[in-house]
Amino acid sequence: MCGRFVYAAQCGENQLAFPQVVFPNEIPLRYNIAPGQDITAIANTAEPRADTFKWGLIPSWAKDHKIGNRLINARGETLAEKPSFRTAFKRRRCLIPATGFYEWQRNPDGKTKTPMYIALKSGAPFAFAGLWESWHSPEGQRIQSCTIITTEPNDLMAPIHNRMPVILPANAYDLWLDPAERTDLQALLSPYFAQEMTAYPVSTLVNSPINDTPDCLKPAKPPEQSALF
DNA sequence: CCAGACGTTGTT
DNA sequence: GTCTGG
DNA sequence: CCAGACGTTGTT
DNA sequence: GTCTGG
Repeated sequence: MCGRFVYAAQCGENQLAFPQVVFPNEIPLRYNIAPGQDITAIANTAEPRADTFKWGLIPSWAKDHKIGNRLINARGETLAEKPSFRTAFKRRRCLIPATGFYEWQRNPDGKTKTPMYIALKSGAPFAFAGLWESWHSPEGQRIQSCTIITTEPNDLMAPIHNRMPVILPANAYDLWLDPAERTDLQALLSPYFAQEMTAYPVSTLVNSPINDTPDCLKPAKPPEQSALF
């Protein structure tokens, strides 16, 4: 799955990576983005424009916004059928700019976990495939929210975790952002090219979302292997 | 007809 | 909102 | 994803 | 254990 990510691009790099998108502001630099927080996404509106969305999709029919806490990911394999996602899959897709993400890999002891940082070898920004919604609270307040789509792991991710977020290749952005209703996009939701990605362990500093600093990206020593043989 | 679910992950 | 189950 | 809370009453 | 909050 994907429960934490990073956006720490160089100034101007986002416009280079997403030339067709309007950025009213630079995307804030973040080193430890957690579910429930406001993130920047590009919705498939007539003019693709970076905007703010709460991470954790709140379906339009929800009575309570808290359901979004559990819908931070959506399985790509079943999007078209799930009541919470199928309409958004047809009509409300988005790109979520990132420069990396974290996954917690279970250690050989079977109990503890080591956080891993995963990014492109190029270090360039990329985009998660996402869905967005606009929810109206009973009090009349509007909340825009979004979710990150997941798929099976590629060869790099398989040892780390049994799911990974969908990273779209740049040549798929226009198709994913087509404002038209469409149902032919499932093929885009596949694992990204493993040979273009890299992964390394980081410290447990990243465990707490309070820590949102460049230190989160520092390589850490891998966990001790079991001496029992 | 109305009531109730609607999701992912990980863990057991 | 829309589908399933009772 | 992980961290942290998880409760009531009465008093200030 | 399970839910909420970040």
